[in-house]
Amino acid sequence: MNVMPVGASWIDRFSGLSRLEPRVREVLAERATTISIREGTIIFGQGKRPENLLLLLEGTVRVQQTSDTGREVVLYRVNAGESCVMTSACLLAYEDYSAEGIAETAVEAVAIPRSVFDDLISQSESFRTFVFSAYSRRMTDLFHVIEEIAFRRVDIRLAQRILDLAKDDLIQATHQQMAAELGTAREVISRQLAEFQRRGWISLSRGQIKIEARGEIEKLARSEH
Amino acid sequence: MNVMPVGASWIDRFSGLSRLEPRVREVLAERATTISIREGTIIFGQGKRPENLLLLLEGTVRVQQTSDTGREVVLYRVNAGESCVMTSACLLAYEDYSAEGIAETAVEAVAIPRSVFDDLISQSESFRTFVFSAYSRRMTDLFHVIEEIAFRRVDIRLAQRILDLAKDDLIQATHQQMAAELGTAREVISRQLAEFQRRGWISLSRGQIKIEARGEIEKLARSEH
DNA sequence: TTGGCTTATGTGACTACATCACTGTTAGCG
DNA sequence: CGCTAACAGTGATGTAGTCACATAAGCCAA
Repeated sequence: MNVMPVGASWIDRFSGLSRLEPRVREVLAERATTISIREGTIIFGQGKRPENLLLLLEGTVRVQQTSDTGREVVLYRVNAGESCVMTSACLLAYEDYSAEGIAETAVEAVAIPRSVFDDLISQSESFRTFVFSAYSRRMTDLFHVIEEIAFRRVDIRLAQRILDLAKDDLIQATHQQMAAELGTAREVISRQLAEFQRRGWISLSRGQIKIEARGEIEKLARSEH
Repeated sequence: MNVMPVGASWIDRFSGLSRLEPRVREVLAERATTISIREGTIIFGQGKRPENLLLLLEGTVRVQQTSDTGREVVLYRVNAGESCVMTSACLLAYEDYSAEGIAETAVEAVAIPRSVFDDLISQSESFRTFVFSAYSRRMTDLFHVIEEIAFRRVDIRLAQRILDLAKDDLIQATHQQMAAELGTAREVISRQLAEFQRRGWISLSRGQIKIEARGEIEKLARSEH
């Protein structure tokens, strides 16, 4: 993780921080550093405690859970402009939890060390709001995950996820990875994708999914039940 | 909600607050009030924002999610000695979320108004730790819920829940309510309970479940897969 | 006490999803 | 070029969720 000092400008990339007190901005600009994280790096999880709160400038972090039986579910993603509050939870953690955060792409982030985090929390009302809002948001994300897994059909969820993950109508992912996105089994995904392909909505090849009829997929994704 | 002033003694009931700075203890003792909440009261949810952070002295709060299709899942319970951080998330909330908190029994709680909460967070390191630990703990709870719903069999989860909920080997709950505990359908629970009864593990009557062979239920609850 | 109402529970038939145990296929590499 | 992983397809079977009802149990009021 390559470390270098940082100017103040990045603060403006976080909507929640824009109203930060000038005094506090200075502290942040001075004491935080930007770091680069390589794709695939495990940021937290498996007892690996981070020493910093991360604010993402570039890239995405995938937060997922691996059960003891080896199955995985993707919980949410942290995108540029958002903070990775799970790491801040770690900073003061109640206990080890089973989730892990992985740099899904190369990541540029501002790292706020624990001591600075603590100072900011105590000194800045708007920083507090920023942090608590981030928590609140992640909790909401988890509620959605629970609702989806418990109550929604996998074909609908798969359609949604295909739309979410596609870049230029293309997804680079194995069926196994798609299964982890939804917390289901690989075979289930293989069969669903085969059905989508049969309908002409997508075309499949090893390790990738290409959207052929976005409209149809959107129609399914929007459908209720 | 009956309101009255409170002495300092309740602070000792919260392990996370025991090391609170004396100065902060005073603030808390002075500015917080205890409230009584009747069984069944909706504490937060459905746009109902609480104005206070609650620390439970007595009773339990059930936090659950109701999907738009009317199905429910119990997410976790807040017990005496714990804080209801969802309400504090509300205090500074990012957005409305779909979860709601219900007083499952009569509840006695210390209510910390938003302004006091803010002061405490900014002034007390140990109060911060208390709050963030509570958040962290709830997140962990949600991870468990996700893991269970996604990967564990319902018979095993039902066995666990029966043991959790039983008081003197008795549960007062309808099959519908048990289904909500696990986020599944009423029929599924009816059939599973019928099977447990057939095996002589429980006996059923309208609105209640009586444990007859705790050992057997524990054996199932502990089993892996 | 007897209907009549509401809520709770039982049940069969069917669909969806998960699991198991495989087979076949493709890409990469020595 | 042939081997080896990793990836993908598939049938059989078990578990869970859905739908459409039938029954039953408690409760109140006539």
